[in-house]
Amino acid sequence: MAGTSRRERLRQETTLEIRRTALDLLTHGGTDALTLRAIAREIGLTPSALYAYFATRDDLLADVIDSIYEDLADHLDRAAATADDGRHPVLVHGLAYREWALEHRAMFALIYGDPVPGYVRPTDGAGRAAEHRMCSALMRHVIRSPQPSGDDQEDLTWEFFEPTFRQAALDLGAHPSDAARALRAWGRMHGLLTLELNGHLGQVDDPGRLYEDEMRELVAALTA
Amino acid sequence: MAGTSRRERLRQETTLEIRRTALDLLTHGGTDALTLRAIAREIGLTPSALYAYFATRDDLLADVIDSIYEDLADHLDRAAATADDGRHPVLVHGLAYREWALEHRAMFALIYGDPVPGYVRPTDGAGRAAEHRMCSALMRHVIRSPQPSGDDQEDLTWEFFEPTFRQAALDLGAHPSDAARALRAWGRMHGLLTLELNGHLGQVDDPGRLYEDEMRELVAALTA
DNA sequence: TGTACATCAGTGAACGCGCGTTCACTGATGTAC
DNA sequence: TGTACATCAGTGAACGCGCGTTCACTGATGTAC
Repeated sequence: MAGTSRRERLRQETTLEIRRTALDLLTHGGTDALTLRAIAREIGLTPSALYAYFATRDDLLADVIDSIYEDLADHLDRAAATADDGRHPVLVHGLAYREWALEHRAMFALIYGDPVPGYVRPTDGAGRAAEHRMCSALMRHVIRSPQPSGDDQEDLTWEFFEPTFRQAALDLGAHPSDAARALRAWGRMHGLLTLELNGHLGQVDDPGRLYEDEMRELVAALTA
Repeated sequence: MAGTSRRERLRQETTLEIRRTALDLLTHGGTDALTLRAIAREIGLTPSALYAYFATRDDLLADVIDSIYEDLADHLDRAAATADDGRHPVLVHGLAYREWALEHRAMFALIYGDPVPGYVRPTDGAGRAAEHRMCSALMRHVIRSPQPSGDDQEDLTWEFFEPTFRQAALDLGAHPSDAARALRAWGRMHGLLTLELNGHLGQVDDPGRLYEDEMRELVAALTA
């Protein structure tokens, strides 16, 4: 069985070790510490050795970024599956989002912070799939809520949305305003969180309290 | 009059030119283009010449960052002063915030994006003052709105807030929940905006529409 | 089972690059008498 | 008004640094007969 030759197994293990080391450097030293040479140094390899596994620095970066998206999406899925208390799924999602970000600051910054110069986000791949998963989950939670009457988005049509996203929303049985509400809910989570992460909420003793209040108001609006 | 000797005048002019050039490089090449050597190159000076004006790269950066904060705060003030139609000041503030960010992407990223490695935000100075101005403005707009009843932040006390911010809020005659609401409103603006700026709202045709709907819902909640 | 060849992970030296910062210096501008 | 000295913006060469990437190579592992 050529599929699991000793060489291939070693190759997979080393590839994994590279990724693991990259994530480790990122976590402990920030984006700037994430360099080919540092990874090689950490593993005990020559910098040039890495070129047997990745054609270029950006290819390695793409792999790392994909794995980060997947980790976050997995975390959110797990949170949703675990929460069997009465908390609204959007609240659960929001709290899990912040929780993961605080525990993986550098990773969060890498995927949602300033774009890495020179790196172009691929339009497909594991990272995109994971992001799609998160968006869909949030949309599902938002559809479940009854639609508020007197909606100011009543003229929103499906034209407004990018085809792939549109299809995913349709598959979930969503209304255009559901799709918009999902994205806006995401924005609401994202805002306070990034302000906190980047040190702009020093006016407050406990940004978590602020965030939780915001999530509760969001849920209240969704279920009104 | 030693205060305006030829030397001093030239010195001020050159200092200004350095700042202007730095902002220009930032605008057209992103944070990575903002280097001592690039600035010197652009002005037509030797890199070492800049050390007559700034003791270190980070000192120069601090100057640039301060001027960016001031520019944003000025823009928001101007928007508030200009808007004499019936739009709610929070809506005006929110739209002006996004407008400025879109027109000054790199500058916005420098002050609100990932912290620059090695640069420590000073606890006072022009930048802090400008940021304080923006926060206070938003709080003023939020106080004016009648307080929603059934508030879920009723147990918020002033203890929750950092002393300087607390004093500013008190001077404005605010309630603790006003202060919290101001910060949360800021978060609501910030979230969708940074998602858009960093390319995470590709699902949607016109992120501006999404943003405006969000602002209108925010205003609706404030005036409910 | 043994031998000849192909594969390929990893080495080590070198490349060119741009960065922030230092240092001894020059020469024009400002100041004191 | 002229002369002697002080100030200080700016030069130019050099420093050490770490980066991504290349290239010819070695030597162990895998493959075919």
